[in-house]
Amino acid sequence: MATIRDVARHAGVSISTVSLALNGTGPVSEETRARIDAAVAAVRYTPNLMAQNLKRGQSKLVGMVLGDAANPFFGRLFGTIDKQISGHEHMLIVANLASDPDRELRTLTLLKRHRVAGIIMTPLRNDPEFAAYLNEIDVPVVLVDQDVDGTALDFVTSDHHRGTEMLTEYLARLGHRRIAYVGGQRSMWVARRRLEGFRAAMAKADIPVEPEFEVVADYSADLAYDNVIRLMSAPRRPTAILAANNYMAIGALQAVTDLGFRCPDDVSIAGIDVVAWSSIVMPRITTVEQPIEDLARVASLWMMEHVRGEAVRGGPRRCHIAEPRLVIGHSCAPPPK
Amino acid sequence: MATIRDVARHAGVSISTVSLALNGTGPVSEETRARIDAAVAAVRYTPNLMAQNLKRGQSKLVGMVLGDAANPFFGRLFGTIDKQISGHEHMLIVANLASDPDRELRTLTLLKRHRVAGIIMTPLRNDPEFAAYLNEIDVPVVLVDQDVDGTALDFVTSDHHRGTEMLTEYLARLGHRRIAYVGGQRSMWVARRRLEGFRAAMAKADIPVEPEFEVVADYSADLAYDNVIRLMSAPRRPTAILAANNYMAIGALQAVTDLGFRCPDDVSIAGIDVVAWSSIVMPRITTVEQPIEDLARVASLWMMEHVRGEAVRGGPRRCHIAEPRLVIGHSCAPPPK
DNA sequence: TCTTGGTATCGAACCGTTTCGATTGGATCG
DNA sequence: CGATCCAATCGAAACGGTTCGATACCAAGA
Repeated sequence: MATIRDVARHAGVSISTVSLALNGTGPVSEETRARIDAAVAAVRYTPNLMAQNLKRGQSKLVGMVLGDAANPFFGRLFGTIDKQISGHEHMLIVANLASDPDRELRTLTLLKRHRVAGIIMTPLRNDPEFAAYLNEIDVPVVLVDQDVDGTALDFVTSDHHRGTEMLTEYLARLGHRRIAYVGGQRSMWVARRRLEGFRAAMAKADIPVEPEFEVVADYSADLAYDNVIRLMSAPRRPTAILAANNYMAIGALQAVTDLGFRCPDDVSIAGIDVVAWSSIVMPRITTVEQPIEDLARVASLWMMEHVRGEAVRGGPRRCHIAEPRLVIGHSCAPPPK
Repeated sequence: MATIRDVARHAGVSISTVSLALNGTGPVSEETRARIDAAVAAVRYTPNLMAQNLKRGQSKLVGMVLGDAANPFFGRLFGTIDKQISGHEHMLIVANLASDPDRELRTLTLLKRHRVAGIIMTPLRNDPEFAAYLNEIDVPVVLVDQDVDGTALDFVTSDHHRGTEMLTEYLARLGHRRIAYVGGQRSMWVARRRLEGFRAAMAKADIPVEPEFEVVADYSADLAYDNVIRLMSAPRRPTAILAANNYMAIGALQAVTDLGFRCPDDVSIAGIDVVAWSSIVMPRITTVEQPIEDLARVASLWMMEHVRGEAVRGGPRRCHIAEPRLVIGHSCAPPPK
């Protein structure tokens, strides 16, 4: 592949002149500039960004770590962030954790070796060892969706607490009192926040939480399915089910349908984050939507500030907490008498 | 950030010895190796991959160009490819075209500047100018899903022709004769193949194709919605609708539902590529599934062969055409009497 | 005529690595 | 005991760029 040297030879000028001309970083006569442009075209020169970055001591690469690429939530998040970042020369180098927290550290180290200018990530782990690693990393990091306790990194999320609260309030207003909650692993920050929102709303509505109605299904459709089969087969069964993510909502819907119940006539179902293009299908599931575009916009904005050196690392922590939006579908109704 | 020089100084050896030791590429005494390891830990050394790549004249970066990151098809494709590629040191640098063909050339050029070792892409454009560009690019390319006429690049896809054929045969077997086809832009390779499969199956079943039943909806749910509203409002309406992708299938389902028809009692709906996690929802749409994991596996395998220099560019063209799988749901039934 | 100053161009050092061709010192061998 | 050989280590030259401090030239001012 052609190098700057080839261009220089072909144009009959020195290497430095070519560099000066191409970057517009020094005075070059009109005539020389024309000869250089011609040479560039003739030898098909494409500047080597690795060499440029090495010399300049900076990088045009931004790392992005996704919790689970197969989940449409992450697809839309990535798409929007990419639109903002992949501008002039910057590009995104993306890694997928596939929901496996063990890959997290290795992935971050690999990104460091690639000398990325910054990292946007949706973390899975939330433990002191991981927090310590993040505190020592010398690359700007913006966390999205989930927090890591004990760090002071920029953080963009939606109000998960408020999200389940809104859905719970809605179900309570419809008259439900036996509301089951299908949640994620308690060790995850987001799962805890969502559970707390549920409990807060239940308390406010003065409904006692029944412990057997609070189940953990690890954000998996299959586990949610099994749990809901169990819940709905018990003599005293819930009249409404609140699932803490899209997969579990669909698993729950599948379970009640397979048992011969109709939704919403026999049982109401609501879910967090059931993204638009699946909720078109019947029955449209009542959900709270995270404003993904908004999250992505703020995350990439802050990242670019870091990359351009405008934001200081170690300054006060920046948090952006977006308000989720209640989208009422056809999956909820007053409880059967 | 610490460089190899810092390690050398700290360990009291020369730079070359450190390099030799770290890469295991020369004899180093046990004792020196220990001192170097200690130094690496002490100064927190992380090798600079940009510098390594520059020197070695290779790159650990593989480019990936996605047609539309928000579509779960691409999310799963990316996730699986990432799992195969992101091995030891390789990583994926991903760009999203957001269905905009104008970004395609610019994106490829940017990847070239980053000196990626190869590019896996799902192309949007399919015209001579684009083919010419691809023929001149000096980076190994593997095409996925869609072909570009006039190139001889490695190509991995599923049998789109066979896919619509299977669905059409299935509808014909159920007794349908008024089958509407909602397809994508004819300029796209995949859209043409799918349309041909439909026509072939219709001919084989000896059903005349009615031109007004072949509509174009650009792979968009909204356009499909509008078209199906029109089709189903006409005096002579189809008894079955075949949608050529997931978005359009959902748009079609939405349209018939909004008009008060029931699916499958009043009208059958089948769609290509309605991915698993949305098809759980009721009614489960009958579909042909692309074996995404298989496509991803072959694509990354071939790419790694190129990266490792095992595959020759300019050799005979390699094609992998996977068989789609018919998944029968609850959205199709014999036509009303 | 001798500075001064600005414009266009160039040479060389450097970014962080790898790698090739020395150099050194001890062990082995005839 | 001198010639060989091998293991361990090092110095220096790249890789493809950027950038700083020359240098050469020419016009303007004293």
